[in-house]
Amino acid sequence: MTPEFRDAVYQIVGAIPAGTVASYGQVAAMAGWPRHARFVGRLMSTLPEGTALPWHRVIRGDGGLPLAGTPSGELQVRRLAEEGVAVVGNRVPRRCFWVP
DNA sequence: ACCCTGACAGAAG
DNA sequence: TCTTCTGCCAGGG
Repeated sequence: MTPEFRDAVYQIVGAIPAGTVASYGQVAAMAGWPRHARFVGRLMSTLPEGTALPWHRVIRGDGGLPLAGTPSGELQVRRLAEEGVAVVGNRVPRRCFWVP
């Protein structure tokens, strides 16, 4: 876990366009740390509450929402919906994934 | 050093 | 599709 990695992740997450989502693995790979999806997850989990980062656009590779059932999960679904990302059956369709 | 944990991922049945 | 099973790899106890 290096500061470089952290910064890279923050930058990438901040670059995810509204209306699309990216997976943890995708972000990790783009940050130059393949196979470190879990680290991205850890970073997301340690973000301050009022953060400006669009963390809600980072989800699981299979489209599943990791925070389902929790208050944060509700917020995530609400925000995604506002951006036009359909969440059906607690899941986001593949076509909504960010394609750099 | 050993074991368990985790906002994960991909393959297999 | 959905469920289960493995692999992943740095942190912390």
